[in-house]
Amino acid sequence: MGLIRTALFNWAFARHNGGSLVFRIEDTDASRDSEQAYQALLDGLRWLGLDWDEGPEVGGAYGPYRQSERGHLYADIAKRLLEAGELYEAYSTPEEVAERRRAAGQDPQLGYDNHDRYLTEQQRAELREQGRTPVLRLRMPDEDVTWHDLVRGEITFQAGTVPDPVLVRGNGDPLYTLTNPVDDALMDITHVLRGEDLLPSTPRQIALYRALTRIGVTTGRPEFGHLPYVTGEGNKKLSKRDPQSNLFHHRDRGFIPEGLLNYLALLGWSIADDRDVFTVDELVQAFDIRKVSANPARFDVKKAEAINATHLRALDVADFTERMLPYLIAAGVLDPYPSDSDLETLRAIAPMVQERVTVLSEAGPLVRFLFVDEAGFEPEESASSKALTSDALPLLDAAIAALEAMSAWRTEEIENTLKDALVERLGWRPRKAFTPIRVAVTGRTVSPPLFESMEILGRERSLARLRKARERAANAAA
RNA sequence: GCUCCCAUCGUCCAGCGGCCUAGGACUCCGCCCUUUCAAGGCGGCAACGCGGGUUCGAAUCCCGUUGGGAGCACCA
Repeated sequence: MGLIRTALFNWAFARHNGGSLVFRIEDTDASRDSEQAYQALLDGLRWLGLDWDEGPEVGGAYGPYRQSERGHLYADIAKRLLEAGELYEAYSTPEEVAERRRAAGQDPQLGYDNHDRYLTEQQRAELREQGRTPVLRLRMPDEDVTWHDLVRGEITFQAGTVPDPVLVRGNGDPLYTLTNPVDDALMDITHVLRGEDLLPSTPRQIALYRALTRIGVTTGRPEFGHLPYVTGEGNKKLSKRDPQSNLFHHRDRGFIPEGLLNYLALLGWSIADDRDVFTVDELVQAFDIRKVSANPARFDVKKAEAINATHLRALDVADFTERMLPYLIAAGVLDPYPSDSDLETLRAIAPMVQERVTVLSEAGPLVRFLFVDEAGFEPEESASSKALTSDALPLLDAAIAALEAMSAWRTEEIENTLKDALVERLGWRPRKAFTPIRVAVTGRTVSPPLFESMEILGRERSLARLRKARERAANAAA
């Protein structure tokens, strides 16, 4: 979810500023994992309706390049950096580094000690003769590294706290530490909005940009903005490389893109202090990266649903009906190819469903009673055991008699007839009187409005269900 | 351990020195409306982690502290 939100903010930023937009998941190994993560990201963005301008080949930005011309380009740039003294050959093994740290009474976790910076040509030759192949490390600057982060303001890493990073492996393979800034430079990336986990690697990237600038590969560097995490329950990071599992889980529950987008944007950003429902256009219109909060935000399903619900209600009914359809099919309420009459029924009930659901998957249980065939209809046990008792017998009798005598089967008449028969004549409180009727007709204690439901269900089916319920109540009495 | 980030109701956001006896939203709880459930309306519970400064005045600035998080590979 964090990845998706990062993508959303990138998108909103680019659209707001009229710039072009590139998403990258970076992986020099082009592993299956990264390919899947990348595909999942793109699929998610497509579903959300977020477009982008261009992107690297599927499979990560760097894997393919290594085997192609781009690989030579990295090698060439590395060579030039080496010749300029920005990089140096380092022969120390991790074991040797740790050993030196320990010998100096330091914590080995401090990492590389920049030891090979000071090797003489003579020493290097000797190490080479031992058959060692050097990695290439970047010489970090001796002064503090400071930048103005788009979301966090000024951030400073003290000189000497970031060890010289490896940019090229012993076997000549370029590492992410090299390829990322080089690609940004070559793609003319102006703004980098990414997760805060990349924050600690920013100083060395900035150092590299400076070196690249000095050797004339690029001028300047992008602006950085490090977005906070989205957490789940507890305070742990939510879904690292797998946006799909979460995003599509929410989609399957019946979030609509408008709702999820709105909620996600709200996580760490607000459009105004008195409003939290807005459209995607409004988001783009108002988006300001500098107003994004630096605190980690917890994904609150309840609030997400509430936002989704208001977007659901804002849909026009035809649109809502169409979007609800796949969920009803998935729930087995409707056939994959519903009949015209079923569709007509659905259109009739849709407005009442629309203001009752927070996610689309809730629609199924609400409308199921309209689509089951009569023989298969059976009220839910939990509802009927409470409502269809012997007490309900006189009520059901009166209702059936009154409804049978009715001429026009319309909501208003049904309401008047039942009120007259049950409330006026039998003296039941409305609240009590209509529960058994509701359970008899819809099978549940919670349903769309009763009289409308009965009209849509039709006279015969409604009466048949009431008679069936009466039987049950009679049995309960016996 | 080292470095860096973060710190306002349970949650998200507002607040960028006086408008704050801290505002909105979600959740929760009442009440109204009501044939159920919703929706809608009204109301309520609930927070500036702590300690020092700076200032006439601090939620807002500074320092410290505590707490949380992340990163520390010849991964990305």
